[in-house]
This record gives sequence, C-alpha cells and structure tokens, in this order.
Amino acid sequence: MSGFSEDMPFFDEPNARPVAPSGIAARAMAARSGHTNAPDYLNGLNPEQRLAVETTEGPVLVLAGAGTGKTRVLTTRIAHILATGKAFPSQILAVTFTNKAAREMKQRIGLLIGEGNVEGMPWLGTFHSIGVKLLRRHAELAGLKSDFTILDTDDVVRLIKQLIQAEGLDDKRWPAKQFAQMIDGWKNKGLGPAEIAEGDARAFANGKGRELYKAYQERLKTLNACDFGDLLCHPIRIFRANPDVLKEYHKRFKYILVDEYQDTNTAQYMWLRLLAQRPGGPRSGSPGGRVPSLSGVPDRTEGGSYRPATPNDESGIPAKGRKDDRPSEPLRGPRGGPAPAGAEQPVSDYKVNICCVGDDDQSIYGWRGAEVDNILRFDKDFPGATIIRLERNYRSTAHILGTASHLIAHNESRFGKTLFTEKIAEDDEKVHVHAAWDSEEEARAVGETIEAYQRQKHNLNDMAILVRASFQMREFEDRFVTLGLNYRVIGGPRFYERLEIRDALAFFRVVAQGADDLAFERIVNVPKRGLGEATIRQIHDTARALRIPMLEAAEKLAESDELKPKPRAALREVAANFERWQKALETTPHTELAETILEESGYTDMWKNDRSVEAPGRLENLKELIRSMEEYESLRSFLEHVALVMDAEQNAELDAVNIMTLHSAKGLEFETVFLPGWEEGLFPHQRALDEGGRSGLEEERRLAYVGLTRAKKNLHLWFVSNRRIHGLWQSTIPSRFLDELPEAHVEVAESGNSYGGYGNAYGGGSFASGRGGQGAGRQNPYGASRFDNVGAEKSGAFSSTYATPGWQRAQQNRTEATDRNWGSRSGHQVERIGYGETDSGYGAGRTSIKGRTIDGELVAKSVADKPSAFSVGDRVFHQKFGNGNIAAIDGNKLTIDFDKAGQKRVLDGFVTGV
DNA sequence: GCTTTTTCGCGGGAA
DNA sequence: GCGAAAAAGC
Repeated sequence: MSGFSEDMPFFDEPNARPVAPSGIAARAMAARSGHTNAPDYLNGLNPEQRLAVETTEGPVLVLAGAGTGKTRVLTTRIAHILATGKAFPSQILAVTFTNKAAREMKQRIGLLIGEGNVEGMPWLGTFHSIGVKLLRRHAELAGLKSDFTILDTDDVVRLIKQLIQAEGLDDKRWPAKQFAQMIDGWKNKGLGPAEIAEGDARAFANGKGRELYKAYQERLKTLNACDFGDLLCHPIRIFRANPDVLKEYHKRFKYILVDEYQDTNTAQYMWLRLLAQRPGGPRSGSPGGRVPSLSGVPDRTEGGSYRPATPNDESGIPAKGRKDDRPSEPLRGPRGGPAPAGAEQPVSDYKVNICCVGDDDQSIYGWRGAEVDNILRFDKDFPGATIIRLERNYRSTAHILGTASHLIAHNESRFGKTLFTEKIAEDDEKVHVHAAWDSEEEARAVGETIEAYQRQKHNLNDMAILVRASFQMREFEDRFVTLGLNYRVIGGPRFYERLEIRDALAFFRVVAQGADDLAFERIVNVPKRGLGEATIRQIHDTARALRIPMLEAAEKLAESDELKPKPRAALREVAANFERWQKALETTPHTELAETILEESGYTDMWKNDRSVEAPGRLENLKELIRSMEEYESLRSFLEHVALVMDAEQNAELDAVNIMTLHSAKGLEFETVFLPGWEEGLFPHQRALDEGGRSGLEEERRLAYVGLTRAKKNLHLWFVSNRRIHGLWQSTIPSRFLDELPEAHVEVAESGNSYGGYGNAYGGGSFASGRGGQGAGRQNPYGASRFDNVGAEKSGAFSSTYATPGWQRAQQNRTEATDRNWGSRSGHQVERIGYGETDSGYGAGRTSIKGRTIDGELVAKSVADKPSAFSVGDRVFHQKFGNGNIAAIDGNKLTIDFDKAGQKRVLDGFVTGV
C-alpha cells in the first residue's frame, strides 16, 4: 500500500523480533543442535524440495517444472530463513510478477509462521510495488516529489498523443499507441532516451524518436508522474548514481528471492543484479543460526565501486539485442553451454544469497520483454550457483506428462528437465485429440463433453477451456448461453478499466493531486457542460505558457474575459468544485468525500438519467468503488492501490466452466482441460512465426506446454477444418504441435457429428488437388498415419487434411524456420490461412489484403477493381456452405444465398462454379 | 459542440 | 463481423 504515508525508520530492526510463534524456531534450533527431528514445515517435502529450502547460502536456481511444488518451496524457504533466525522479515526481498502471486505467497507464509509475522515482510511484493516503495523514498533523486502519480497505459497514450501533435507531426502516420509500446520496450531493456539504438530512434516520427522520448520523460517530470517502466528504471538509475543509497539496501537485504525468473526482463535483471551485487571483499562465512545483530552486519560494499559487468557497460547488463546477436547454437543447459554473446563478466568471489525460481519451459512472455536467457544464463551470472531441478510432478497423470514432455522436447533452447510422476493408475485416460468441421461444431462438441462430465458428477469449476486468442471465447460463450451452462471468463475487462470507474478515479486524482493534468482533462467536460475542444485547447495553452497545471490555468481563465460567457461559467463552476473538494480532503472522511464528489459533479445523475442498458450496472460499480475505498485509510493510499492492483476477484461460489487464454492460465490447474483451436496460423499463431522465427515458434510451443500441463486428469485437444478469421471463413490445417505428441499417450477420438452432407461434397473442394502424393512426403517421426483415421468413419474429410500440401508445407516450415513467407511456396491452400487474400492467392503479400494504405494508395481499391470471375446469379459451390446463388459481388467478396446455410459473405477464392 | 457515419484493426496483457 | 475511435455532418 502507501509506501510513503506509513513510512518507517529505515532500519527498523530494533523493533523487529525474530519470528518464533508456534514454536517453529525452537524446533528448528533443536533440529540444528543435533536432534534428528526436522521442524514441521520441512515434513512432506521431497528431497529436492528440501534441498532447495535448506540451501540458503549462495546463489541458487530452482528449476521447477510444472506442478512440482514451486510455490511451496519458495514459501517454505522464507519460513526456514525466518525460523532459523538467519534474517529478520524486513531483511528478505521477495519479488513476484503479479499481485496474485504476492498475495498467495504472503498467505502461505502466514500459514507456516503465523499471520502476524507476514506483516513484518515489507519487501515481499511485485517488482512494481517494491519499485514504488523505493522510488517514494528517493523520489527527489529522480527529479520527482514523493507523492508522484503513476500513470497507466491509457494515460500514457493520451500524453504521447499530445506530444506528437505538439511536435507538429501527423498523429495518423505516427500512432501514439505504437510509440507507447516502443517506450515500453526500451524501458523493459532499461534504456533511457540517450541509450536507445540510433536505428530505433530514427524509426519513428521522421527520425525524431529520441527527441520524442526525451520530451515524454520531461513531461512526466513536470506532471510529477511516472509510468510503469519508470518504477523499475528510476530505481536502477538512482542506484547507479548514488552508491551510498544502494549500499543501504545491500546492508538491508540479506536474502533475495525471485519468483518466475524466466519472465524477468532486462530491466528487472539489472535491478536484481544491482541489489545482489556485493563487490570486492571475500566470501563471508555463513551467518549460521544466529540472529545477526544490527551492528554486526558486515559492510561488504566498503572499498569498492561496482564491478562493471562488461567493460563498457556500467549497468551490469549485457548489451541490448542479445537474443539476435547470439550465435545460433542452442544453449544446452547450464553446464558447459556456450556463453551467449554479450554475456557479462560473471559475478564472483562474493556471496550473494539470491534464489531464483522458474521454469524455462514456461517462458511465454517474450513479447512483453521477458528474456528467457536470464534463466538459461544463471550459472554464468552467478558462478558456483547451485542448480536444483524439481521434476517430481504432483499434478498430472502419466499420459498427460508424457504428452507434454514429448512436445516440449522439440524445443532446443532449454535446460532440459524430465517430469515424472508416481501416480500411475490403470484407468487413466490418454490425451484425446478431436477433430471438428468448424469452430461452431467445436464449441458444440466441447459443450457436449462438458455436459457428459457433469452427468458423471464433475464440477464445472474443475473444468477449463484454454484458448490461444480471446476471439475464440465468443463461440463457446454463445454455445453455453444456449445450453444454459454456467461459465466465467477469466481475464476479461477489469474493474478498474471500466469507463465509469476511470472517470470517478480521475475526479479523485485531481482532488488528491491538483497537478494531474491527464485526469483533469478526462473529466473537465464530464458530465457534458459545454467545454469542447476549443476551450480545452485554450486551457492547455495557458497552462503551457504559464508553466502551471491545467486546473490552475482553468481557474485563471475563468476569472479572465478570454472566454465566451457559457464556457466561462462552466469552468468557474468546475474550478470552484475542485477547490471545495480539495479543502474537504483534510476534514472529511475519504469515502464520504468520494460520494460527495460524484454527487456534486453531477456524475451519478448523469448515469441516473442515462437510459442505456449499462447505466444501472455502472451505478452499481460506482457504489462498489466507494465500498472498496473503506479498506484504505486515505484517498491517497487508495489511489496508490488502484494504480498498482488492477485485478479484481472473481466469485468462486458459482459452479462454472472457466474460459480463459492460455497465457492467463499459467500457474493454474484443473481436473479437466479443453484446448481448442490447434490449427496452423492460430496455434502456433501466424504472427508469432512471422515476427519471431524459430524462437517465436519455440515460445508458442512453450505455450502449448503450459496448456497441456494445466490438466490433472482429463485433457482434450481440438482442431477444426474451417474457422472464421476477421469475419471470413477460412480453411485451416491441423497444428504441427499435434504431430509432436507421442503416440503412446494420445488417442485420436472419432469426430463428433460432422455435417455429413457438407462432408460428402468435401472431396470436390480444393483439397482434392493435393491428394495425390499424400503420405509420401511426410516426415512424421511417430508414424505416418496416426491421425489419418480421424473422423474417417463419418466423413473421410479429416484424413485428407493431414496429407495435404499445406500439411507438408507445415512440415517444411518446421525445418526452414527462416522462411517466413507463407505464400511463397504453398500452392492452393495458403490463401485460406492467415488473413484472406486477393483472388489468385499465389504469393501475394499480406500487406495487400485489407485495404491498408500503402504509399498513400488504397490497395484494396485495385483488388476491388479486378473483375470477379463470377457474376451475380451464378450458381456456385462452397465447401462449408454447399451450393448457392451469388446475390452480390463486391470486388473479390461475394454475397451468396446458400440453399441450406442462408446468406453469407465469402471470398471468391472459396467457391467454385457449378 | 453534439450526433451520425466511416474507418480501422483484429496474438498474448502484469503493473 | 464487430467494436472503438476518428471524421464528417448537423
């Protein structure tokens, strides 16, 4: 929560006590002094877990496979450090990525050592929450005041947009959103405006990228604000520029623990390195089982400046772009693998009690800056590191584990772990692979399977549908609504991102921090009071000219006669309101004040008068917002919470099927898991392949691995032959990942109910052209015809799917990862994958498809100008919808009245004349 | 300044 | 095909 309001003296140990509730410490002492009985909390750990808990000294990397008890090790390790008196709670730095993980850790440590003592762990939290805490303490060293505002992505984009416009640039050509992402990327690498690569700087805004970035940082400073990236970057810069500050933290943190280390980005790595470094000096002995006295903490930073990690990089961080610079040989584990190019000089001859826990096979966040290399390189960074593998899985059946292990073995850049289980039951089912004709049938069949499980008394809560992309969810939702099947979507739009909540928060922000221009701008004209673009611009200009916040500028303008009477009166009212509320901040309880603000501003009335369907819900949300404020002591601490904790709890009461993306499923487990959409182009996702090449494919494969390992007992994979992408139906081919599954653990299920009628006609479709050489060219190491009988009895269609040229292309793609052009070699089917195509489909680039402007010309125009091979009234056949008559033609898009399926819009490449 | 029409984008999303 | 955001229209 609020780091600055409840600030404590820096070294607070005098008030702290060693943790010894429930006699744990006593027992630990006993254990150490010769008794063979281990303390309770160590009971039930397997040998590897126990080693990971008890190896408290020196660098430790715990490679924790899926379902091997990672969180248990982390929490028990902390409990162990505390119980044996190696450190006070406040001397342990424990970082996670999500609030959820931090919360769970706190709770579980609480169970081990007693609730009260977890409160004494002020440095357990997310990278960002700890970053805020550091920054609030040392804000002035970053040019901020300690009450700075944290901007979220939305604010940042609006701010950048203003800057782009201020530069006189075309904000169409240079989208603010894109630049925000670039800044995010730079900050993930810990790069300030002066440090970014020349090429990157030139790539945006006619070469003004660097200036723009600089201007952005300056603007943040004047707003007394920072973005999420700054929460890490500012502390890094502060540490580097102020050795004495860093030294304080070196003294403080005796043990560092990091969760999900494979997800750390370069900035987080820099941050950790700085805190973990103990330059110079000999390795100190183990503090043993003594509670170290304050004065006895040796100052290991004495007499040494930082050891630069590379000769030309003071940061302790490898040069940017390592991934790309790296020689192509794979990293084969930590032992003897080649050091990646740009790897910095290892940390040596001083003691670092850092313990990182992670799983390289579950690294799925490369796209937001995570560097798998951080974990793969651990023992180079920390020579002499103990590496402990947790491979004993407590979650899944042997079939599921076997399937997942076999799949992930296709990746090259990994440590290599082999999960095993001792739970082998005869009646464990194999992993099921199902085929469906299209995504509707997929949803229908999954629904039926779920209902079948339900009849066998399985809880819906124990089932989950994990999709690659969120657009897949809709079909399931539609189906479940029809069936009356309860479901919940996890990771949807979040509470604090809702319009009404953001509006309300903007009011509060201006009251709490008058200089928050972004918030002010958001709500000056909410509810509508006739303050349009022109007036706002005027406020803006005045604020700029006088170098004052917009609220003050508004006050001034309201008193002057520069405005027309109407906006002037409105502005005067706004200014008066805020003045009144700001005064009330001192005297009124914050929940009461919040209500007053929403009433007096007319905001609640605005929604009361709104006749739309959402309005009542929005009012309800506002009430909920006020209610949730009660838990905080002040408006300010509440706002801080909101900035950092954007998640909202779901209700677990209801028995409902869980629907979520694969990404948000990481860390969860379910008895029964459905994985739909295993098709080339969707999974692995086309864009991952286009942008990431082989490493992109490997990340997709890790995502598949994450999906498979979520299942405890039952696992169902699906692929379809037809899917609607961006509104148009496309043929698809099964994912290459399906062919990477081991035959021994997988059972290919018969297709549910495919449409017999359409299926029959299928042979006449375009796949037929590729049937000739089927099987011959396959390089499937697990047998050539494993999936060939899929659905054979019903339609025969799916067998061909696996033997098409498209399938073979997928195989080729596997070996020729460098070839990123789907269209180049692919023959007939390619236009059905990806993003739709021009008429012929041969080799046409994706750029030409959607009517984007290229060199200022609308490309779609030329496409549309091309006369279609069909004319209105023609009788045509479509492989999904059957026969029909063309009702209208729009370029290559046909509107067809189908005999059975009704009117649909399809690309002309999908139909043949009859 | 507000309402309707057109355009755009469309992988994953913590803090 | 759909929703959000921008541009055009009133």
